[in-house]
Amino acid sequence: MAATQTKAKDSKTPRTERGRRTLRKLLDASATEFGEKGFHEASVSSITRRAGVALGSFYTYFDSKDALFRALVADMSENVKSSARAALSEDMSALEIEAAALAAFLDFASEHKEIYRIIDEAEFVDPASYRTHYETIAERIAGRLKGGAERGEFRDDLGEVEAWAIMGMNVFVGLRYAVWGDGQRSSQDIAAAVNRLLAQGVQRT
Amino acid sequence: MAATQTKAKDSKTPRTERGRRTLRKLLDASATEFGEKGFHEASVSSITRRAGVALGSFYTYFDSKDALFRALVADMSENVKSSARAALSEDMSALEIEAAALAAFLDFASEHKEIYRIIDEAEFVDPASYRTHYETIAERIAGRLKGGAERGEFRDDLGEVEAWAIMGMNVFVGLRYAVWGDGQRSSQDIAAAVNRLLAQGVQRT
DNA sequence: TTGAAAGTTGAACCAACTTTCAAGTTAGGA
DNA sequence: TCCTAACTTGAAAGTTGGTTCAACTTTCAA
Repeated sequence: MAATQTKAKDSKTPRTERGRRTLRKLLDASATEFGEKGFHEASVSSITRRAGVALGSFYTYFDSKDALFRALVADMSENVKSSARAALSEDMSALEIEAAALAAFLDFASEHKEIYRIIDEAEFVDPASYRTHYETIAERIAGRLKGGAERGEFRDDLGEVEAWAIMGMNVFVGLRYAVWGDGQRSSQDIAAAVNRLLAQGVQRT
Repeated sequence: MAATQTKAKDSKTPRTERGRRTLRKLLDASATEFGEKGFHEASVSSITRRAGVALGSFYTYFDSKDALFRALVADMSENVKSSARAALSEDMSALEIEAAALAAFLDFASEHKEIYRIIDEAEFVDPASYRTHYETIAERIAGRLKGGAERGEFRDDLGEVEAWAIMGMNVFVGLRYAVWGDGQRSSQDIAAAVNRLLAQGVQRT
């Protein structure tokens, strides 16, 4: 859970090792706190308590509760994307790539159930990041669809609509099975079912 | 936008025509307010101002800001479902039913863009309703899939996973095109693209 | 070793809201 | 017409929690 460099190289960036440790503690504590309570129920004092740091120290690192939240959204958003990317490899078929991306996302979401609440709440706290988050992912999916088409594996009329549809499938399946849990079914299992849907559709063949 | 009867037939239920009018004004004003600002930024005093009612009157009808929000979620949730139901008819094929359900949802979402922010915020304000909302819809979709299978139109191994996937497609496509807008593409247009995905999948045939 | 910059601390300030309440007005059945 | 329950009103009480600040401690380069 690395701190993302915010644009400003400002006075808030820690200059010593101790400072970097404190910043990290605050970020980690806030991810948990926001995940558990949501932005508004979360309180700065509870975050600093969790981090084992004095209330006032918070403002050494962040201008406001909002600023912290924004940093966290950027951080999580980046983590989701890179974890998906890491799961893909060149020698997979277009369809296998989709299955692997979903399975990776499901695993990530199981490990970081806070992700949903944090991203979802960004809709209210930081709408621009929320929008950017999903638009970026949709573009990435659209790119993969295009790639699949070029390799002759996918239909070549797949575009933005299909990308958003696929993203929606993944997000909701993640919510249901990775976050809310199920107990039994594995990520592979779920990803395979969704992949079959993607490959063949619903019709009896 | 009818007020849903909350379980309690309590002292809050208006007894006169004037009372019913005021309650309605509050519900409508709050839908707009919550849609614009989200739960926490919305204020009771702003809602009553919008409704043209004194601040204190609010508490004649609702025990709290939370209670109002819960009533609203129940109301919207019901409206989404019934608007989808209304668009379906017996003589459609299973695939046509899915297309019609999505088109109806897209139209509804275009008319009531607040729906997303209100339902999404329920995740934080009233988690139980949030969950119930989506579980109910997923069950309905699962039922349609089962029906389609029985009529020999759909594969007969479609279940909960596929229902959640389809719901996710619909929700995300709705967010992108009905709420955020696009300009050009009609609901039919979008619904048709998604329906093709559902029917055939992504593979080149 | 030393002193200036970096970091820490928590009490207190303050603004923003929700909720209460006591006094007044309106509706509508008898 | 009259009377009471229903409804309305807005000032003020009460709460919550973000943010500030001045005093203090630690770090580290010279």
